[in-house]
Amino acid sequence: MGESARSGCPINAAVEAFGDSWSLLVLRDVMFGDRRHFRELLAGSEEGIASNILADRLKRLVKAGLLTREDAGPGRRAAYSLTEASIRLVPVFAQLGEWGLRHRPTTRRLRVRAELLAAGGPQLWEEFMAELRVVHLGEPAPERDGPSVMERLAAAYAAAL
Amino acid sequence: MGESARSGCPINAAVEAFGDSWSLLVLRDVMFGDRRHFRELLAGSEEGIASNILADRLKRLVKAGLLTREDAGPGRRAAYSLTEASIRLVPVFAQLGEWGLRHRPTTRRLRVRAELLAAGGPQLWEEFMAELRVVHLGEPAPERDGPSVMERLAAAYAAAL
DNA sequence: ATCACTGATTGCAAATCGCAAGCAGATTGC
DNA sequence: GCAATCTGCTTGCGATTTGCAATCAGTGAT
Repeated sequence: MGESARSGCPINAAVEAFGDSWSLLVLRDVMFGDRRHFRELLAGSEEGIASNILADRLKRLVKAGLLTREDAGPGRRAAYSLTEASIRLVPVFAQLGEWGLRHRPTTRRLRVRAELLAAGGPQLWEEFMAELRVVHLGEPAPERDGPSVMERLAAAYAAAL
Repeated sequence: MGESARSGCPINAAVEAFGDSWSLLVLRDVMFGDRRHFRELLAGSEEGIASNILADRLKRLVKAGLLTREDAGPGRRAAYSLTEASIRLVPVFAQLGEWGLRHRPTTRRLRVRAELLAAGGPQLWEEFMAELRVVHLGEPAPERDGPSVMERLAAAYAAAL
């Protein structure tokens, strides 16, 4: 029933939370693609996730505290949101993306987000995390002068098409 | 035969390379535990990996270019070494460890390495990567004044027992 | 009433997992 | 010389997980 951790190692804890071939990709699509609903995630997945796997991963991620599910009643779209814990994965995504960028073959179109995060560094990550807290946790939006990180990500993505 | 990538996304590339429940832990033990031989990895694993899984993961990691295997002849211990690609996972390990540290229950003993990496920041990571290149890639050791990162890791680990 | 859309569930074959045992070649101890 | 031990695995096997396709009940719009 209750699953126990294999060890008390922080790396192992992270692996147990999202160390499989789909969890991180689902989180990526919620975080960077702003896909909040089941069918959006299903159809928008670059890698073609199957619906039963998606359903299972969403449940697991909710149980693990990496997503919350806002139910809007039967027959109405439920929305998935990031939590503080998953928002804090931004630096992990940034480092993973930079590694993939440098050590694996990637396509220009799908590379732009990792490139922007790598170039921006920790300061940009913090800015992005603050924006995610506004969208997903309902924090009040602060004043801003320039374009948001989300806007810059969208622009870079559009420019690479 | 040849497996093709599910997509050209850098995050997906990283997930395909080591996104399962054991690969990253094997790399962790080689990197931080300096376990270079099959039976060392088997016996020293905190999480208790099975021998067939270890054999499979070592093969996969070699094929993926994250480990090299130096065969010492039949009946003699083969040694596994990190490659430049896996040495560059140090920042990924640091961020994953820091995340696990903050968002999952961990034990004091197994926490110390992640704590030291998190506290040291990118500068310490670079220093550690340079030391790994000396041990695993045979680069010449530079002059040094203070204790190495490896020594500091070992000392912190010993102090937490 | 018909159609599309909601978030899934079910059936099934194939692959993978994890445990235990076994194996051939080489070294060590006596 | 001979057994015990160590080397890096491999094999068998039952249980679980995966991935694909089809399906489903509930809601809303026409």
